[in-house]
Amino acid sequence: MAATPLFRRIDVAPAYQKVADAIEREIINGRIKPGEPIGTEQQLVAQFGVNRSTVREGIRVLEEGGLIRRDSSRRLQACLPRYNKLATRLSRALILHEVTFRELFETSMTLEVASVEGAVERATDENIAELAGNLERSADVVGNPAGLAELDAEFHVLMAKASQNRVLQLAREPAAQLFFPTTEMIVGGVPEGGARLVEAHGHILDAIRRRDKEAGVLWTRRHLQDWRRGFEKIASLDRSVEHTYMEHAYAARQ
Amino acid sequence: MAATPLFRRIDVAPAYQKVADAIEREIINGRIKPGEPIGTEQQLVAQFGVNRSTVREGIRVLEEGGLIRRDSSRRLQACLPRYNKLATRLSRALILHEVTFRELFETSMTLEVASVEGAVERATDENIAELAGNLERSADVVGNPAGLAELDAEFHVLMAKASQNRVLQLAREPAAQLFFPTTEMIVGGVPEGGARLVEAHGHILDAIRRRDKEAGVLWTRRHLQDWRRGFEKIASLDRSVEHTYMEHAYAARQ
DNA sequence: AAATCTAGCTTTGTCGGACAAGCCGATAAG
DNA sequence: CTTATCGGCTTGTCCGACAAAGCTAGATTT
Repeated sequence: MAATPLFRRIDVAPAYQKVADAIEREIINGRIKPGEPIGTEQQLVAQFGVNRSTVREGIRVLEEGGLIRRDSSRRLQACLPRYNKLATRLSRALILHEVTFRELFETSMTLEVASVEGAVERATDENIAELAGNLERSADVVGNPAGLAELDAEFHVLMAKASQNRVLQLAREPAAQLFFPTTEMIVGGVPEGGARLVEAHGHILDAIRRRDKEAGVLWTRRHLQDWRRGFEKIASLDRSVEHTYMEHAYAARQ
Repeated sequence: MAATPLFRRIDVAPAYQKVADAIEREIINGRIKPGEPIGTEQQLVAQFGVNRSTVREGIRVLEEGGLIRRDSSRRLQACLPRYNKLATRLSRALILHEVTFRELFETSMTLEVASVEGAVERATDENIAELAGNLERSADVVGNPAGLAELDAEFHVLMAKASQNRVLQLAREPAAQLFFPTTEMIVGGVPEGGARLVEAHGHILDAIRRRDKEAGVLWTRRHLQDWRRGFEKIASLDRSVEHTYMEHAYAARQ
């Protein structure tokens, strides 16, 4: 249709962006493997032929993207982006978009059920041991909402891990980071809330052990419905996740 | 337990990081609203009392995180992070973690089914019109794998949008960005593949129109199972998503 | 000879200053 | 009233410099 273009599209990107892109490309396509050094700033200056300030701006971009990090001696190296850090950025985005708890709940229900299904199918002995360890510790702090909330979040992370599906692990993380901090308020506000939570976890773990998918899904749903009922005693599901949430997201960031 | 600490923990973070954190905090907790200007670099230099190079490094961090952007005249302003951009980073991470197509497929199945359920429940007339428009265009290019693949990806984005659940929209995006680029290969490799795809979309849209959740889920599952069968003719599901994929992720980035 | 220490080199984080290019608003010209 | 020009401001980039912290290798001690 269109005539053969005489000129190639002119590439107008700031130099720091080009530096970042160049390094990124090498990492993504595998020419630089995670853990391998990138070189010193001085070397990059020499290779790219730009000023050190420019290189440093490019480096900051990649660092924030999780593609490179500085080791103990502050030298640059490629690395595998941690889900957790990226998920924090997403959680932040969700806050700014003022998503509602209903959206959060609905999506978490979907993803947690998927997690438990995967866990029932594929959990290893080690996964089960981790979950059992978590459950045991939970039983110890059943009267302590803050401690229990933390262990609840961990239980669900371990469940996602047991599903052996890393895409699922990643997908659930942003919602979970916003969802689970509420657990503390809810467990504290409902009598027998802590006991019900631990009981549900127990049934879920049991279902995973017996490879009983139906039971696993059933108890996971009940567990989340409990959360929902508890939440609705405090606030409307249609309330949006607010800025005050930020602190939780921040505490979890490091 | 611990004695009251005499000193507060000393905060040893590089200055550029502190600059980024300070601005980030103002945005996240809402004191600076999306669209509002941050100020010029010179002003930030004055406010923070650090060098412009330092400020600029901090700005790069936030820019990459999607929290601030530069308007037409390159002045800084806060903004709402675009899902799309963040999702690209996650897709990148998934590639580096060498996730398998099986993981991708399983998670996408979960999320697309959830999308269609939401869409059946809550799609507006406008959503339906958009989907119908997409379907019409799809019918026109049924013999063109590349064009059809693009419209397929769009169809699923529209479906997620129709679910009115932004958390779900966000959660499905990273997997989708890696999942749907394969459609082109698959549609091209299977006779009648294009026709089956358009047929499935038609049934899904019809189900959304009739608010028939069961049919919507059924046809979504079939649609994805078609993808799976097509993929397995070409390669094993246990193959990991490779670096060559990068190009697609890149093309979609801007 | 092995372990330790110390001095020097390297690298990063930060600073100050500089300049070209692009955008903006104001002013001058038609 | 529109157009053209002119400064001023801002950004992107560059240069050079320096303190602090890490690393290296030679010098010193046991």
